[in-house]
Amino acid sequence: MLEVFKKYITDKVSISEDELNEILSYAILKKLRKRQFLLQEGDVWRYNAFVSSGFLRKFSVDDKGTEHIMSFSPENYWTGDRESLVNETPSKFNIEALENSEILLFKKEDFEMLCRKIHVFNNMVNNILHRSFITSQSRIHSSISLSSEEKYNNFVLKFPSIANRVPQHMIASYIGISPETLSRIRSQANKK
Amino acid sequence: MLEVFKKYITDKVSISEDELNEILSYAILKKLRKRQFLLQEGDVWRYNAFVSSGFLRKFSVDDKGTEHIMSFSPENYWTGDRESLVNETPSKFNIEALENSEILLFKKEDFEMLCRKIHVFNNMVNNILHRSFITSQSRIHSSISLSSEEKYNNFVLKFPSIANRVPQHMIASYIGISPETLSRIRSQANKK
DNA sequence: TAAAATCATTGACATTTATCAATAGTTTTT
DNA sequence: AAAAACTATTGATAAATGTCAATGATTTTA
Repeated sequence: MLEVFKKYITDKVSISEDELNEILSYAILKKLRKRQFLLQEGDVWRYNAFVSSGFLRKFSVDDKGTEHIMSFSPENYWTGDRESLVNETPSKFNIEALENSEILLFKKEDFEMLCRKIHVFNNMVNNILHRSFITSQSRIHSSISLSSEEKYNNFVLKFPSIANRVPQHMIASYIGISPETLSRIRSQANKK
Repeated sequence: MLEVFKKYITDKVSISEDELNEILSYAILKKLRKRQFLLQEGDVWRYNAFVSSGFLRKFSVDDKGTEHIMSFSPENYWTGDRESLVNETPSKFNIEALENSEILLFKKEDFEMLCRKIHVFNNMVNNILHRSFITSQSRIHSSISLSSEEKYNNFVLKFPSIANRVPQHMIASYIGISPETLSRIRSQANKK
């Protein structure tokens, strides 16, 4: 739905109707059913992707077949693989719809052109990047300084709506512990 | 040294002499001797800081007194606490000179003004932010998917010059393991 | 509606890691 | 030059976490 994206932008910056429509004119609408992949490991990622509805996850799979979840992307969030996008190298990650989803894709070149051309759009994009960076720093700090139990509590505190939306083992994967350990942490905490 | 910063910028973007001098005119030179602090936990961080010489680390201290190193910043890198800067909240972190260092400080307002005014400077800054984000994503991926040994090998591989410049226990702190464990990992690896 | 898949839990056990303490080598400070 | 501080290592032990397997509940699929 283009309306969702329109609202997303106008909530963040003041922009003319013309500019807004120009941006929208480059959006490629993609519908994904649950379990479908937006990106597969080994492919080069060439877009900026806005989730207008649904829910996605980005994850890698290691030698042992264990999945490691890098991010969850609900509606009104972006997803993609910036490393692959910038370097044009094969991605290490998969992006999969956990629910039926609607995505707006912007080709790299189109997106960059829009950033150059529409100043407020560029500002918005950089602001988002800025906030994403701060968020990722916080995740790093958690990962090196907290116990597993603290990581879990922190996750639920910071992302309650995501915690309610995904199976427990995916939270475990996101914070970097085994599903069994998370299960035990929770049952321990309940006893208190 | 302003020359270092000049070279840093001109290596990255083409910029007029006038614009370059305007940027430089806002730089506040700060010299730090080894062990001196650029930022102390609890203070609000209000700058963008460019390291023109020397070497800094950013770290937190937890309840038990254990330090957790968020970043190392050698010459030609930036440091600071973006979360504190953006939200104007007390920082959780300390920034300390590990060697005698020279820092260029730009007040938040000046830096933002320069970004608005000098287009190529803004582009450069956003590029750096972009790369920093990609780097931090990579660190997150390591933290959730690699074993301690792999984290260490990965660190040395990616940051050989830093690995040679800091005591081993600081690498342990950066990757989120105890110094004893890192020592044992290394001695195990030597046996092979 | 029956079968299959997914999910969370639990037990048993192995492995990894942290903690505490002691030591010795090195570097820094006085 | 001596003292102090820092650093890396090692041993002993405890704690945390992972792995494998089984179970039952729930959800999804056919």
